[in-house]
Amino acid sequence: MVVVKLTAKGRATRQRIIEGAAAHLRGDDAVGVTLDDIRAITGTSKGQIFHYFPDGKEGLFLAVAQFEAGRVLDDQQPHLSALTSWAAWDRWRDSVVARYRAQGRSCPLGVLMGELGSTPGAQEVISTLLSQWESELHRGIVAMQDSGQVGASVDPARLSAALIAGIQGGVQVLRSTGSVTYLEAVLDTLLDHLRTSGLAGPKLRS
Amino acid sequence: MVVVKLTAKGRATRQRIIEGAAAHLRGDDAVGVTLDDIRAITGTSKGQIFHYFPDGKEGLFLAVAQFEAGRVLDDQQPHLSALTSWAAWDRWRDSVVARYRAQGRSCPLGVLMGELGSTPGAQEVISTLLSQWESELHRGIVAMQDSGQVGASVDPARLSAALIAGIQGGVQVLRSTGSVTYLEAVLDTLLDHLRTSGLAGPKLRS
DNA sequence: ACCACAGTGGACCTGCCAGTCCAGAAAACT
DNA sequence: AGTTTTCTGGACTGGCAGGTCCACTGTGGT
Repeated sequence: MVVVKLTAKGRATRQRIIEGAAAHLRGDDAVGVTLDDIRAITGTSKGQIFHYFPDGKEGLFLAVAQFEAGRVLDDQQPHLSALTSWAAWDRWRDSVVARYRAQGRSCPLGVLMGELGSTPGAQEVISTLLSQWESELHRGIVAMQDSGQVGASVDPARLSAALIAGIQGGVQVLRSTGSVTYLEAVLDTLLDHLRTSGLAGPKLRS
Repeated sequence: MVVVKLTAKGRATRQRIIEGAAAHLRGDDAVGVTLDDIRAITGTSKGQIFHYFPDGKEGLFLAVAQFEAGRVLDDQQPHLSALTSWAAWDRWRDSVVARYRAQGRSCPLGVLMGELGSTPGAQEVISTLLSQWESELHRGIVAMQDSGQVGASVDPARLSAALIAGIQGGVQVLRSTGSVTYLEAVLDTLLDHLRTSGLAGPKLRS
């Protein structure tokens, strides 16, 4: 990560490039974006792009990925950080579904991952996002247990991991099939599990 | 889909190209594969590639995607088509986890999707795979209900959809983080739900 | 034997796209 | 004001990769 000296104007331009690229990534013809596309969209020049992102395409895309990763969690606020009641969980669930329903088949981070391929930094951005996300859910589950609304037999780590995987999969299926029902199905089933598990009597076993 | 006349030798070569490409896709440096890579790996020439795949890269990759999609379901047999006991479900679960644990971070179909981008055919291959997969699981759940091992209150459509989403997500998280625990968590949680839901007494509601 | 057509090899072409370079405008600092 | 640094524009390059072409070699049919 090379540090570049920036004035206020410079910072603004840099941000314009990132957000312009991100906006384009949200569009339909996002696969195979070129630096020239971004240059045209953001009204900049090659010189500027390489001035602000000395590592070129990879550096720029990484910055965009970080920007988008931030949005993912922001879009779930304020629900995500206050999962202390069933109503809150429902609102959170709805906000997730609404966000991805609106996003539809296009998935900025997905495209970015495809574009960045196997660069080390890209996977790190996703890993960080997922682990933050998971820990918020984990905290929510524990809070519900503390207040007695969820039974102690629920494993918060396992369920939060399951939720993360479920959401990721729901979104990916949405990308392939255009249907949000998978995302809803997995979320509702897991939340149903959270509601019922550990409260009923001894489980029946086969 | 242009039909090309093929002799036995021709068919063998065509297949060699597909399987060679598929093998390479399973490797680590699979992102950004070029036709020259495939040419080198399979010991063929540009002429042959375009002879057997007149639509070029896209046609070839589509054929590889179909080939790989077939493997996905095959690898789960014979368990997938006989989900009539808890033992069978467990074996299926284990085969899925084992398959993706072995696959690790590399995911041929994932790379293919990134490479093919937004071509209509690619999404169709995935859609078809997912819907076949889902209908097998659906059948399995219904079978368990018919034999009284699963309660009638379980919605087979919703749970099979949830399983599909969960697996997809588990695999994707595996690609990003290298950890299979997410896949295991979501599978186990959903199967746990299948086991317990609808057998216990009336659910407690908040 | 022949002929038509499938199979094979590889040289070649062409467009694209990341990345370079430099010159000039604008700002910041003294 | 002067100078140093940042900001901006755009022409240019170099290589890569998808795709074309054509000559040559097998192979199967009659």
